[in-house]
Amino acid sequence: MAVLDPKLNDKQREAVLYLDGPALVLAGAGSGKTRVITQKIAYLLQECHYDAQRVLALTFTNKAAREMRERLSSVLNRGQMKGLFVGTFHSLGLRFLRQEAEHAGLKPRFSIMDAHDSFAVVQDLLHSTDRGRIFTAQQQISLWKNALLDPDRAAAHVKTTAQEEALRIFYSYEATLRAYQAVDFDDLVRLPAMLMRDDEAIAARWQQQVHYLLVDEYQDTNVCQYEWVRQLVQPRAQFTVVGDDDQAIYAWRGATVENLQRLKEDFPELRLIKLEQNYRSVQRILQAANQVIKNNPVIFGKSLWSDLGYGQEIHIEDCPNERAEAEWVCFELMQERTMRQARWRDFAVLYRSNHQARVLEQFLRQYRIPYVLTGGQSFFAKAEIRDVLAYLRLLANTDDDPAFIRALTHPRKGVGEVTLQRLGVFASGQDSSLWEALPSFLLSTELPTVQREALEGFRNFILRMLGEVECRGEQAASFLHRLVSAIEYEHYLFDRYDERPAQARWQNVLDLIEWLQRKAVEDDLSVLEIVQHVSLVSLLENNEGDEEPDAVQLSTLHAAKGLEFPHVFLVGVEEGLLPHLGREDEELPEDERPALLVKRIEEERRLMYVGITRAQRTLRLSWCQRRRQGREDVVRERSRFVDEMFVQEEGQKEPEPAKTPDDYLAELKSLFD
DNA sequence: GCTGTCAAAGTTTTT
DNA sequence: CTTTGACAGC
Repeated sequence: MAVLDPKLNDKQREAVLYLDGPALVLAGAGSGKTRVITQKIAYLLQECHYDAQRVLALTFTNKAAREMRERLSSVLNRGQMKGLFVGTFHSLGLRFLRQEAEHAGLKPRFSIMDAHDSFAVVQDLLHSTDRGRIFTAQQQISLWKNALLDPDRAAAHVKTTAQEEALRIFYSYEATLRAYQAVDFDDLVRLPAMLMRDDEAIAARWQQQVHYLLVDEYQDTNVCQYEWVRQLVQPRAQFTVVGDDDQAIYAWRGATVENLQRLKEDFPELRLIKLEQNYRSVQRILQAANQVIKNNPVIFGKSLWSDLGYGQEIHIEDCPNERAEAEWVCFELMQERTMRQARWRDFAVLYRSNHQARVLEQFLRQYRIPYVLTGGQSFFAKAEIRDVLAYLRLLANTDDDPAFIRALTHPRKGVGEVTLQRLGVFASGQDSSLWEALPSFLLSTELPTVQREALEGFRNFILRMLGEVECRGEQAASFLHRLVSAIEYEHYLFDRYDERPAQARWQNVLDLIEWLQRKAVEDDLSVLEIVQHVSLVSLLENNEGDEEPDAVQLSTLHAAKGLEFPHVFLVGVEEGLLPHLGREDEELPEDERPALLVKRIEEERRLMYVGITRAQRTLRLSWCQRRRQGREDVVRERSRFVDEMFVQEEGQKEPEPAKTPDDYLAELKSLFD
């Protein structure tokens, strides 16, 4: 068998070859899970002659999908991979809804509302500017949707006044999206799941397409995603899900580890395969990880082991403040790189929340250490990008009121709050979108000349663009350039911002055009067809051709899942940050609070576990005694997880470590101290 | 009525 | 540093 990697261990091999029914692969950190999935896909296609179009692999992040495709392309040739779907739940959902739009009550060119957009919708419905309130309501609605609850069902779960408020606008939120001919991120999974559940013909059509399904990071699925998976694999029940309950870190967005148990109930013949050999980390690191995770309740017992040397001591640095911490990281990086003759890319600095990256960046720049920031704010969240995209969204779907408003007001055209308000009232009286209502609004309403002309001009401009927008391929770029120059966007940017920021923003717009153009040529799509994808992707992740620069990786713990690095810094290991314990729900009944707190801590502990297990050879932790929070310095304590790491159990003695190169290096290093 | 200026605030994690 | 909201000037 040419295809099968001889390096697979027995368990991995079993996971790859098992095709007699559904399989759950419990893959501990670093146990070669990605290899198993890619090998299995290769095996299905090459040896079992599955039609590539009938094999689907689902991931949670674009990054994971990309990585899997890359790994696959080293085993399979282009032809073999043709038609194979490797992508996120959301991108499959988009594909599904495109095809079934009609059945979902959507036109083919429906819009996708990202978090920003739906925030604005909620803000509108709440008649509030209190960001906290809006955020809470939006999040709550999202949780309900992910749990497959409609407003009626959700009502039974309401406990706090915040939830009451969310429920109040839940109906109208849904109605508003439908009126815009738009779906939000949650709908991309929820609507397919519901359509398949409720419509036999649709279900049959898709089930026919799925002869084998693989799901990565299964522990992070939510109720919707599970329901959809369950529908997709009927009636064959030919699938493999891979996951690790100790790495479930997305409960806050509706993921439930219970999906692991449900799987066993729904598919009693489920084959359980545990991968327990870790190929990533030295024993000392693995041991620390195990010590920490031991404090969580066990679902499936796993005991990870590795036969890679014992490793060097895990260092804990306590720093006076976050600037000192960042500086310490820089010193260590410079020193270690020289000592070990390592590359920058062998190092990662991991942290709990994005804002921690700020100080780090500042110091890394100061010391001229190259770095790359993974995750963080999406390229597509930038104001200038959203402005340009608003035009494209409006051209794709003229019912998209948020896009209409944004396009009309960025850049400003002399139409402001009041006129917009009047148009809005007029449109809702007619039960139509702003665009649709515009002509009769202009006919029937008294307006100052400036506003009237501005609206007419805008309408004519959009009409003209609608005539040209169908261009595809090569023409895309010239169309886009015409668009941005017609709205004088460059001028607008340089008017609004200082020279340098304006230049940067304009460059972003040019990058966007180039990106759209490339997409248009590669996939032979019209610009409008690409617009839907845009909110699901981030530009950074699409530089597939670019080779990674040699740079230190900065990443949140969440974004680091699935990655590994020879040397890891885990910074900000403090109470309040890791574990992060946001505000308490003041309103929750007294008796429910402690249980919730425990759950939260457990998830934070898994996050710590994920962080520790990213490290292959060395791990360094740091924490700050004081940290600037907002405008005040606050005193911090070392994280409880640090204590958990080093607790020695009664009677357990330090294992006799075999010396590794790292140990020798450490000794050598101590001579210099 | 619209728009630009100024001050204040700041989402834990992501599709 | 960036984005948002309030306010004053055109």
